[in-house]
Order: sequence, then C-alpha cells, then structure tokens
Amino acid sequence: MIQKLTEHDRENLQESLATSGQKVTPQREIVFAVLLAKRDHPTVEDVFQRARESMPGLSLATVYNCLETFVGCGLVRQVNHERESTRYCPNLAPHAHFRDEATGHVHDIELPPEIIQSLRSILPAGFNSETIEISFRGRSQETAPRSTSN
Amino acid sequence: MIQKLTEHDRENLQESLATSGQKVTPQREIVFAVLLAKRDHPTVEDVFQRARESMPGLSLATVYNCLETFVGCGLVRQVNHERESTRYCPNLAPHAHFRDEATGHVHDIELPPEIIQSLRSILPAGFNSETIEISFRGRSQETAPRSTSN
DNA sequence: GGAATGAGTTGGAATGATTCCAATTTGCAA
DNA sequence: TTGCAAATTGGAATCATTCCAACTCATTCC
Repeated sequence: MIQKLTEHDRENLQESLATSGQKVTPQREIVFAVLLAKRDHPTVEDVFQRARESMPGLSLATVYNCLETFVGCGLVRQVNHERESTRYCPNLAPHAHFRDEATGHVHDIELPPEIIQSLRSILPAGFNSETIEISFRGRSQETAPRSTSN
Repeated sequence: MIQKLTEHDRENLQESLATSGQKVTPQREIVFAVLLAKRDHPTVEDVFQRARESMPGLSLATVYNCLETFVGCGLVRQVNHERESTRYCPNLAPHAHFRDEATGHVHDIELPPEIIQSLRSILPAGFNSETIEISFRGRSQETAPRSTSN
C-alpha cells in the first residue's frame, strides 16, 4: 500500500503541473507517489498494479495519461530498451541506464558532466542535440537493491 | 530496383551466415543488398517495400526473419528510438545515432574509442556491459544526404 | 442556486509493430 | 527418389499504446 506524498513532493508535483497549466488530481498524486516509492523503473503496467492498491477504480488509460503529463512537465523520464515496454523513472539527475539481461532490472548509472561534455563535442557542426541517451546492456552482480522513498 | 551484391559483400554474407550454421538464400541476398544499397536506417517496412521491387513474392515475415538472422550473426545492427519501429543499419563500426526530430532521419555519429573507453569506466564494479548504445535527439541542418552503395 | 464550461477520467475499441504458427517449398544428402 | 531440415509464407495472434466518446467534478457566470 502506497504512502501519501510528503509535503515537499506534493509541492514539487503541484508546481511542475502548474507551470504547464495543469492541476493536481487524486490520480496524479497516487501515480506520482508510486513512482517515488519504489524507484525500480516500473512499466505502465507495474505502476497501474501498484496504484490500484490505493485506488482500486483507477484506470489504465489514466495511468498512461498521468505518466505522459509528468514526462511533459519534466517530472519524470521515460526509459526505453529495445522495444520493451516503456519504463518510468523519477530520477532527474543526468544518468545513464544499465539493463541487466539476466534479470531485466534497470539500474541508474551516474553520469559525470565531463562525459556529457565530451559526448556533445563529437557531434559534427550543424547537429544540435537536446537529449542524449546512454544505455548499457549486460550482466551485473546485483548489488543491494535500490528502492527508496524520496 | 536493387543491384546484386558485389563479390565481396556476398562473401561477407556467406561467411557470417556460415559461422552460425546458416545458408545464403535468395531472400537473404536481396534483403542484405537492400540494406547496403541505401544506408538510411530503414524500418522493416521500408526494407520490405524496397526488396519487393526485386522479388515481388517476398513476404513480410521473411524480411523479419532475415533481419533477425543478420542481427544474430552480427551483420547488421538494430537501432531503436523511443518506441518507434526498429531500424536497421549495416554500419558495424562503433557509432552513435542522431535522430533528427524534424525529419525523423537517423544519422550515424562516429564514436572515438576514447569515449567508449571513458564510458565503460563509469560503470561501478560488478557491472559488465557487452553493449553501449548512445543516441542523440535534436535538430540538424541536414547536410549532404548519406546514401551509398557499398 | 443552477446551468454552462472545461479539464480530467474512464472503459472499450482501434492501431500498429512484431511474433507465432501451421502449411509449403527448397536444396541437399542418403 | 526419397526424406530431411532449414527457410519461407500468409494469416492469425499478441501486446503496448493510442484513440474516442461518455461521464464526472470543480469552477465560473448569470
């Protein structure tokens, strides 16, 4: 069962939505809370299941809507690997992803600014990139599980 | 209309297939030729259309099969952006991709070995990656179109 | 107060890429 | 020539996602 948002998180949600002219709704609160509660890069279906524990009437379409809204106002990032279901991640710090082929788990990998800088520098003149996405694929010796409340 | 493979390319195809115990077939030749003829990161559907010009009876399922086979034996790479259709690319040199949001075109970006090295180095202990994928998203001032026969 | 407005939500239908499958076809090898 | 195994084929099935029309609910306006 998902706990409610902290003051701080609720404010964050409220402000981010407000700047793109949108409102906080019970559904959005729950979906956001779900994302913050367990940062394991859940799929839409995962979020749907977890959110339903707190709000049984919630519909899948709404989860899609909420997540799209959050991505739109910069609250969360989408993570895609190959053509698997899209996953969502509330970690806004620049980071890469590591996809463990054995478990399917996705780990955040911190991305030092120098690297980002040097990556930008390999773009030929005339190429302006807003986004860089870096993903590793391989095996990891699963360290301590990372799931945190924020 | 697609030209036939050069000696060299046919040999390459034949060898790569052979090492994973598979054979050259007319369909595979055509599909491979299509990939080499225009290196614009075609989707399966694109390949299907182009290949059909030379082999009208070719089926979509076969195109999927051929491409999967090629990926399996390392002849071509898959390129995914967000959840769009998978694209295919016969450029085996390590490179990143730049996806032009205006046109949808995908460009290869050369990837200096130092960068790959420094990327590998940011992985924490216990993470072994076989593959690194880097994709830029943004706008480019479309330079000379890159489509080549190989 | 009560109707009109509009954003947000909902369930189900529609879409689109990909995979699956059972029936053929093909090229060899016995 | 017979038989096999690999490839190919067309169509059905799957699955994530999008679309849509009806509904809810809070707010604004008379």
